[in-house]
Amino acid sequence: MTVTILVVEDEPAIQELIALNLKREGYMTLSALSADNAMQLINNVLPDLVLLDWMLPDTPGIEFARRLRREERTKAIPLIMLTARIDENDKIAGLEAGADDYITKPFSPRELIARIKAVLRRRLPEMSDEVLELGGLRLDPVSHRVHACNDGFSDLAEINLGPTEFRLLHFLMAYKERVHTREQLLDRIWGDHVFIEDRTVDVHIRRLRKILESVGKENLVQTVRGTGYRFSVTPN
Amino acid sequence: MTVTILVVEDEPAIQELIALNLKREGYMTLSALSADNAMQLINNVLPDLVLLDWMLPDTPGIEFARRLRREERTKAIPLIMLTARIDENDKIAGLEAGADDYITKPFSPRELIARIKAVLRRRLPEMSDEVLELGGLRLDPVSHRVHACNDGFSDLAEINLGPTEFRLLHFLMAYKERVHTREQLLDRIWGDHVFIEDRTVDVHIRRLRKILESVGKENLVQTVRGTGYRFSVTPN
DNA sequence: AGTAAACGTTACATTTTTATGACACCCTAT
DNA sequence: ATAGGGTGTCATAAAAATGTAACGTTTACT
Repeated sequence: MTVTILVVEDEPAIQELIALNLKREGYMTLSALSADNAMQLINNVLPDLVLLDWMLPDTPGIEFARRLRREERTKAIPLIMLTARIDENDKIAGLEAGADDYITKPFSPRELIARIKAVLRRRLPEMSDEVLELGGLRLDPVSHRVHACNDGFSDLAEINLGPTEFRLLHFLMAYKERVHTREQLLDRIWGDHVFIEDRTVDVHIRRLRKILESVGKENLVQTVRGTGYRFSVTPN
Repeated sequence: MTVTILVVEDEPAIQELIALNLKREGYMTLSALSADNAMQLINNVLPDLVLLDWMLPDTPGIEFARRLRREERTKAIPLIMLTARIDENDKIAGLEAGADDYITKPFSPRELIARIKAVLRRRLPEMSDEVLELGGLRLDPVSHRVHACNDGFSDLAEINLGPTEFRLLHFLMAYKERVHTREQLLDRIWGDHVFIEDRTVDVHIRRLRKILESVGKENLVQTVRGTGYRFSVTPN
């Protein structure tokens, strides 16, 4: 899945450098040179993660972070702060303002990438490109493939899913053993504020189940009556 | 593919020594005794990698590194810094400026070569001159040739590819079993920020497939609907 | 048991995404 | 100049995926 990262950094050179390194890793990037700039951008495209320079010209980084956290639409976005100071107070203030992690400048590209991956793994598991193995299924986001390890070891049947079914399964597996309402699924799999019927989720669940049944994997996608759906390893 | 390495080093003796070692490994070398000198050279020939001395007479190495990173044409070039100091701060500053690696003097030719290869492998696997053998194909970047080893050993049919198809296949094979979006392919095969339609990728994929089919190699280049393309040995 | 709400299933029209062939342009070597 | 291969773009065909509505089943509760 393509992760979009917003970089809020006023120094063009560093901005470029960061963007370059992110692209090399396969992330999409959005660039903002100021907090205001960033806010405008966010109105159009909702990024999956924000890299925020602590020291910005107009608004201090922390102020921007607070604003992000205040609004419903943006308050769940993972946030990593970039700071030149090693001041313990700043670190605390940053984390208090809702930062998921922080990096002190100067930092190496490798460290940057490592921290981003760590935050994604924690906050947005469905975007972290990790292979998921659960309930006899093996989903690899990188090669975009799903296999069924039929109760043991021998045959690994390949499972062919359509784009939406793939994302759906990916999401459900990433957040296993949790119920998701149809609305939540629409929001997070289809995207922000799509105008789609709730019942459509049922249909895609059906399609997913059908394919899973065809390789003998039943009861993995479970209905929670009155609420929604859940991926679970225990039968029901 | 011949890798061209630019060596920016003011001391002629070391310059010579490095160039000699690189040549022995089969790299092409460009020499610059100063940053200005290097900039001029780069205007004519774009190197695939830059070896940069930290202490230069006119411009400090780090300044040159920043300049490299700032310009569109040069910002993706892998960069290795040579430094005499063992100061950790320098190391960090260098990495921040976009260096991929650094070597502290004095260093052995072997270490130098090893680091260059490591950086190339990481940054430009499709340039690392390694022969790739996958799915009954044998691609040799050095001789710029592709052969089809038809399911065994006997006949090695030579495959004739156009430049773009060759690079495309090379890239796909270098990153096998991974899905690539059309954008990623454009970025890494055509070059950063080229103004080319996404759909053009389809056409080149088509041309590549056509040629592969003609030697009985089908299903190696696979479509991942909704995402992009993938080179894979397993049928699909 | 009866009933309404929630969920499952199917069919289908539409939209979206890819595949493919044709074509014009641009180099390069003759 | 000119032939020829290589490229990018476009139009159109073909395939696949998607959202909805309609109808069948199950479930919870009276």
